[in-house]
Amino acid sequence: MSKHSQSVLQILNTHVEAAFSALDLPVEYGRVVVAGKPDIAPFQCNGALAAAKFAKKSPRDIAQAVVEKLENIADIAKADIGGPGFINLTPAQSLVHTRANGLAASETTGARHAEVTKKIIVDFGGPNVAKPMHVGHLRSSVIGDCLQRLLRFRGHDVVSDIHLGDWGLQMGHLITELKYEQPDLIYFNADITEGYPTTSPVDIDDLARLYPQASIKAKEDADRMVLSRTATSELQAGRAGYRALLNHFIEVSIIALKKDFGALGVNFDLWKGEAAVDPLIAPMVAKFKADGFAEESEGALIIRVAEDSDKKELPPLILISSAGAALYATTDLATIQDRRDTLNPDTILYVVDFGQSSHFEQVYRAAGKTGLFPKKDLEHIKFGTVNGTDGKRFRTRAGGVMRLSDLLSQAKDAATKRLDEAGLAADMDATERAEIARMVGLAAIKFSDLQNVRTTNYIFDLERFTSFEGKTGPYLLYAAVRIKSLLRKAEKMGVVVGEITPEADAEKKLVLTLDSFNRALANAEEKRMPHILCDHVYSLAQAFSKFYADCHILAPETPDTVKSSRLALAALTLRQLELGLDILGIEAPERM
RNA sequence: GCACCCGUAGCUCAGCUGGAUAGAGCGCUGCCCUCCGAAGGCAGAGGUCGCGCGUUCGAAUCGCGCCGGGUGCACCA
Repeated sequence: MSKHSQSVLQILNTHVEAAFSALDLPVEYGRVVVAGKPDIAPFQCNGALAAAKFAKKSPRDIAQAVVEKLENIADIAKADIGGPGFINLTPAQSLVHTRANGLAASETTGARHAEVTKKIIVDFGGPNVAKPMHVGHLRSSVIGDCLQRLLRFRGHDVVSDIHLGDWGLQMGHLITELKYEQPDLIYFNADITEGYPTTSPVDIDDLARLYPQASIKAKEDADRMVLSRTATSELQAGRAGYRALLNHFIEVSIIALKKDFGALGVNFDLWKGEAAVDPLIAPMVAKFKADGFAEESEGALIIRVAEDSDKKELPPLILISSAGAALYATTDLATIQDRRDTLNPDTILYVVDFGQSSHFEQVYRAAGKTGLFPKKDLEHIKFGTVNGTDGKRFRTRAGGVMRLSDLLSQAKDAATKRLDEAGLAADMDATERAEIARMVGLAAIKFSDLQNVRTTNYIFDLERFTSFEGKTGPYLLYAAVRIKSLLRKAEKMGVVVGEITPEADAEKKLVLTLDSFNRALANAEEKRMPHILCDHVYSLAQAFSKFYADCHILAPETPDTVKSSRLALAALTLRQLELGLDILGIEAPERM
């Protein structure tokens, strides 16, 4: 990597490591980090404290020696010692200056590809065919979408798959419940095996009604459950009428889901489901048996996945139920095989709530044990449950489940209200206003979800979703739109961008914030944590707001070269802001 | 019962491969639009980092034990 494309932190890091090395201290002690106390200096190195024991010297003596080594380095304006031996580092003005213009010259505002790029599948652990999308689907959609965007941006070859839930007991529920309502449909006549209608006998609302009906009945009535189980097995065995129904169910579901995901701005490369791997199941199971991995137990066919090191023995993975049906884990294994053979990925990510941790542990162990796929390359990207304001989990059967589409329209309404209150978008026609309200509402929802640490539970609070002040999506859009407005004004005034010469404190801080973009991206990728990117984008907007308040850009008293410099800084900020938002899956309007 | 996750300001949350006076946002108090968009900026009040013990020069961060909450624990997905 050329010095030109290195961040200020990397350059300081190189110097400090060299200083440690020159003093015969291990280079890892020379690591430079963003300072915890930015009032003193933007960067610091804590290695002198850690190296004290190693070198059998006092931390301050080591820090003093390091600081002396750094004295004549042009990139460092100041290196001094604080507290018990912290080395505080202030980069040279020239370094910040050079880096600012380097960032401005960069297509990606300083972001780089990952050092090693891979082929990665992102599995969204998709919604079930039987159920409409509700708030519970928000997280996997929004987090999964952010990850696919982030990984692509980092140079990986990503294939996203919705992985529809279209194969288990739920299909048996739907079939039997439909039969109960409309017994005369041709699909239920076992003597007929072809010539089914091309149009579906049900729509998505029917499915949304039939499934809970059947599910409730089956829970209370064992005989009713047997009907669903039997239908499931018959479907899987290939009963033609049921297969035809399945295809209808999938078709109407996909149409509805495409609408919901379209509204969310989430796209998938593949719309495959569990049903798609049905033909692979029998041979796969046969092979597991032949290889001695699968065994009979209590009437079911299982793979034992317990390990000696387990603190708590993990139950076996059930491949084929005692009723003869393939289960969730079975289709997941078959899907891994399918992906391995058709896409040959390095890694598969499963964006699914943490409640299914042990299921995935079972599947991953089975995949590793049977030689299907290396366990270490299967990652469960778990996220917390969606809770109500009472802290209890949002449950389907609790009643009053909010549909995703309702949530989106409520967010849009709230955004419209806010636009009115703030007197924004007053001069626009109804169409443009509606479009802006849509973007603002969506930004509010997505950002409030993504900014949480993925793995913790999530409190679903509509008030919070639609609050547009502080650390929110709309604040970020506001920051972006304000810059766009500024650029338009500058163009009218004939001010053009020029070399960036950061002078004011707010300008330097903005440059250093811009410079941390690549670190945030790399860190977010490594941890698969979107909130790290959220934090960066928010810090950027904050740093810009401060700069905007402190440094007048187009004011008459601002000298022309300063105007051009600040305008360039604003333009650079906008590019990075929009890039960051885009990776989060958030779209900014031109004005609002 | 066992396993995993969580417990940080009134509220919602960052920080957790140990490092200085623990940070944001909301809410609260007070300032700032004759100055590029105030959904903004500035300042302030507000914290035994669940509790205890231990490791360490140094612990919100690591270890152990409690307490409190969530989730899961063989044929649903």
